[in-house]
Amino acid sequence: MIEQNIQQAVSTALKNLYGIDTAPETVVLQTTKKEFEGDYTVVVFPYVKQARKSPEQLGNELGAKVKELVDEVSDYNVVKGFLNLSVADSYWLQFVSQTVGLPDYGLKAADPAAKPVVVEYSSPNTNKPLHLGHIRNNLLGWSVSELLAANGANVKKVNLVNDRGIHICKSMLAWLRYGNGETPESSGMKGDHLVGKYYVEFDKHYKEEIKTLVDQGMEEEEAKKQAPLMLEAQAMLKRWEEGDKEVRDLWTKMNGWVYAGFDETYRRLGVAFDKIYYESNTYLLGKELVQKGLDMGVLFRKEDGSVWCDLTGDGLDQKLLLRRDGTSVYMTQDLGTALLRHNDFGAEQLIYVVGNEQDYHFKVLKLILGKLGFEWADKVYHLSYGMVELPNGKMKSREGTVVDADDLITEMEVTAEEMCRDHGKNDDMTPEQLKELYHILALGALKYFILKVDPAKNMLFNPAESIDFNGNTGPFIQYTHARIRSIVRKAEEQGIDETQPLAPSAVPTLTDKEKAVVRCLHDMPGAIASAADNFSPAMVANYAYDLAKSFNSFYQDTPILRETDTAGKTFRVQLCAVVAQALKNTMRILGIEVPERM
RNA sequence: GCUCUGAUAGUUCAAUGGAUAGAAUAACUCUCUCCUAAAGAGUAGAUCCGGGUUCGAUUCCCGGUCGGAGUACCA
Repeated sequence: MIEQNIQQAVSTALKNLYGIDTAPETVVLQTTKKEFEGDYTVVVFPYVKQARKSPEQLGNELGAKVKELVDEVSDYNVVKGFLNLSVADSYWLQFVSQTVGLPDYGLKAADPAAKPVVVEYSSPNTNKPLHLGHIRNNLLGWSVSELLAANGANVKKVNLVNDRGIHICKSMLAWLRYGNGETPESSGMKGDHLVGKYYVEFDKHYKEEIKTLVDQGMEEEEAKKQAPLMLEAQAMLKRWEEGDKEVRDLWTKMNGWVYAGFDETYRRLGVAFDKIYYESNTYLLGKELVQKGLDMGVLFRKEDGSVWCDLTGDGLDQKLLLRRDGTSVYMTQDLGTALLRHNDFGAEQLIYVVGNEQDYHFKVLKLILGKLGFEWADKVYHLSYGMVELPNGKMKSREGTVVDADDLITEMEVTAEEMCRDHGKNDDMTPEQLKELYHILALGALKYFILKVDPAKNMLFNPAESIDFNGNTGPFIQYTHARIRSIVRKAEEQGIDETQPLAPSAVPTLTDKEKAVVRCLHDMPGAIASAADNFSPAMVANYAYDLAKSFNSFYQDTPILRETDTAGKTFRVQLCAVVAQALKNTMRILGIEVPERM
């Protein structure tokens, strides 16, 4: 790679000219800003003192040496302490010629023999349908998995379904009480929505009971515990744990409805899993680890019998691992499932895509795994993402401000259809093709909107303004791709074979716009690698946008098929083909499809 | 209270310690007889406040101000 060659040359030059020792990778190299002449820029300030030269002088001496050492560097100039290096056109031309026709440009092949990287995401509760927050989780999980795979990792996607517990019993109980045997079939309601309706129903009646008790003079805290519905739900949970057939049958039936509903939503979102874990199978795990921890002396038992981990030495609190009745808590289970997953896959790394409200939980989880002696504890990575906020704050199911996932997708599809109708460019497509196109565009807009934001940050979603299709959006990139493909198709009809390499000498000098596009293309592998290092699909989205923007600017004022010089024309078609492929590959990492036309 | 986290144009988002802080959107202009105008070009607009480290700070450190999250023998 040319970047490394330049860094190496700078390092060598520093050594030869001034006796300064620097590792090549520490040389600060950036792409040259467009207002200056050059392609790559070396920042020379760090060496000024040791070299005892002025920044200008140092830059000029380094520039001359680098030009001598690196064939591709054709020229240089120095502005203040910045050494700008120009790369010969022949290098860029050759790069395009060699890249055209490579379907996997920018992506590394995944190694199926490598130890897997296990990514857990989605992890829904089976008592209510998915909402916008889950959408962010699912899109991030899928996309990060694709991103790591694009960097050569052997990725396994897993989902741990939270299918048991008091919250599940609440829906079950409410359905028994108020449901009159309603089913997805009888009501025409999607299964997860139906169950969610009874979860809300429970809450409504529960609140009424609390109010009654408080009116009778009971303290509110006490009323919450004593409300008959709550007591009954707890009794149901106990029967569930005892394996009571009636409760288990109902549980199986209602969870089945929910799974059917989730499958539908996952399908529309385009996400999937290699393995699905169910908490009903894993909730007892972790207890033997607690015993091991006790034996090792890293955990301790209090007088009441509860078991704790003392993390005060790590600047944290004491953490409960077993209740005094011997039952496990969330952390206990997570210790168990981490070990299970590590063993199931022989995993190299465990990644958890979970919201940032769990930051503390995962900090503790890692610490305890380490204390238990698992050397892979530091391979546990919490991909913590921010909340999706509404203009007036958080989503609250009780206040009816939840943005439902299915509704949102449908809404996006309707908007996509309206946009297409307005443009009227697809009147010759069949209804099936149109439906497919609307879906692709709708999901493109939604996914890009979510994924272009740095995962760590909270983001805002305004339901009153529909997600945009213009500007820095998914459809903008999809449109750019469709336009390029149209050109390439026409070029092929004209008999141009863009896959034939060109002799660099046959092509005229690159225009500024051409070079801007080529440079951006050339950056793709680095951009993907750095996005993967940061677990950030947002960096991929930003890269794709830059590329599309740069291409559009080129497209606007450069003739391609109208170009009269044959070699120049072929080169431009090659450039188009490579950009289309690059856009397709980056969008695929985001889980976004790009249409051939729109 | 304690812990963590954030604050950049009117708004939504960018910026491995580097050059004049980038986009999009909203506002105001211009470009379809031309490879898809879902586009391109232009005008105007921002680093919360105060210190410090540095040749250089939106970025790192300290202190404020204002948000958000966590602080359950819930998950």
